[in-house]
Amino acid sequence: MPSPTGTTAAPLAGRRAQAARNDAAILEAARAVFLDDSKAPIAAVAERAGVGISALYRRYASKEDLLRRLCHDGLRRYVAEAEAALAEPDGWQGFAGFLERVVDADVHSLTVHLAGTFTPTEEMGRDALRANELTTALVERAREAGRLRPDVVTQDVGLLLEGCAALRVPDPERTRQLRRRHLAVLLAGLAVADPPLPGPPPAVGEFDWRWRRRE
Amino acid sequence: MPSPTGTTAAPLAGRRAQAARNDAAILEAARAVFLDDSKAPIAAVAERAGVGISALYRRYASKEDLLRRLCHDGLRRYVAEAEAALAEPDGWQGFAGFLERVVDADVHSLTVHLAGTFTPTEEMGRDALRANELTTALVERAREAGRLRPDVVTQDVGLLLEGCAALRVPDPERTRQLRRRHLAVLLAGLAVADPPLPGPPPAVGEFDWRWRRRE
DNA sequence: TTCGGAACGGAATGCTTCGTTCCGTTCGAA
DNA sequence: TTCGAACGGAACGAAGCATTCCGTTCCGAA
Repeated sequence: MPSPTGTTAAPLAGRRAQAARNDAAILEAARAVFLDDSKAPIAAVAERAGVGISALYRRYASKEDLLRRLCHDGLRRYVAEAEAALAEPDGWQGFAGFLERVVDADVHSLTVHLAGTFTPTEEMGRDALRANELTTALVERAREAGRLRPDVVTQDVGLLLEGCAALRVPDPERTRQLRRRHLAVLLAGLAVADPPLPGPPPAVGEFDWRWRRRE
Repeated sequence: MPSPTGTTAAPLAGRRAQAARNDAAILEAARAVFLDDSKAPIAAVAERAGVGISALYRRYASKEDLLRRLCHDGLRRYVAEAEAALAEPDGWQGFAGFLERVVDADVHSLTVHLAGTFTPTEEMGRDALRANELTTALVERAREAGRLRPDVVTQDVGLLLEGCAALRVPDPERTRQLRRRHLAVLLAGLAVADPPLPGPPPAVGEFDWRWRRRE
């Protein structure tokens, strides 16, 4: 006997499936709308999703609830990207690639810009803490790889993401390109050298053979 | 016989002087308020200036008028700083110093962020054009000085300023510091090398003496 | 000293924008 | 055939804000 929900697994079916599709449509529309304007009216989300307002309120008790959900999703995305980046063998590549992906997905607009418009849950607090720890780990790994300026700290990543997120033109794809360009300049400024000097760096005592006693 | 205005040149005098002081107070308050929030209510400006709303409307026909004035002032500041920077003998120093001053003064928030909220005057259009030309000149001089990446274009300056202007914390002075830090990273990324290699760069034919025929 | 009016403070007005609620309708599932 | 989950969208009420209006103050000229 099937459960009340999920009875029809087929992609197109009756009311239940339509509702499930609306779930996704609303979330996607909300993401797009609030990414474009963090204090857009809720009606804009409904319109973009192609549904009525009540379809929205059936799922979220209030606008604040919806924003909380979006922000938390963004936070989880950040954490996931950071974890994936830590799995990258090269510390600098992991760091740079992480930033590119986070900037591309505009995670910053979903998290920092939305936070403050609602009271966060405890779980969000924990995830934010974890995000911070992961960022620190990424920075340290990049530094240990010898490619990151030693005076860069975890919080600098926040500044950098804020700066990229601020860049915006009407066309989303062009926005992404411009942010990538800006990020490239920032990464160049963050790196001690790009590309790095090839080969292992000179070691102590590597050149004093000249002064060694010959036998 | 003195003209109706300007009768009393003394700093502290009657109603006329008070009005003159209000002129300045209102402009300063407006700058501070709209710098903090580009769509703050006009009442906030009046309150910050310590005057009533009517004192404001006596001077500006509408909110739009006030914003236009602020934006134009910012634009003029930009042009003035650019002209001063072009007088600097070192092209790179002129470029970098210009950016630091413009970022410190938060000129970007006064111009780009306010533009679009009103219809600009013709003079503003001319000044904006001039600002663009001056920026191009600054970029070219920095490039000719051999310190700027050759693939940097005029519009990159806008991106850069936008990124810096986005950085903001409650304390204005701390905001300035953080922006300076961010700008330093950007400048490092913009520079081909910092500090530049000392001495004149190697010239062609400078090393082929080894292969010259000895006489 | 007198008096016109420049300058002002701030309440009142009218409008727009929004979040949220409410009600009538639709149509899949049993 | 019937029930109710899922909707669409108008209606409501609160809030924010630019602008206007009116009564008051007090400088400055006569």
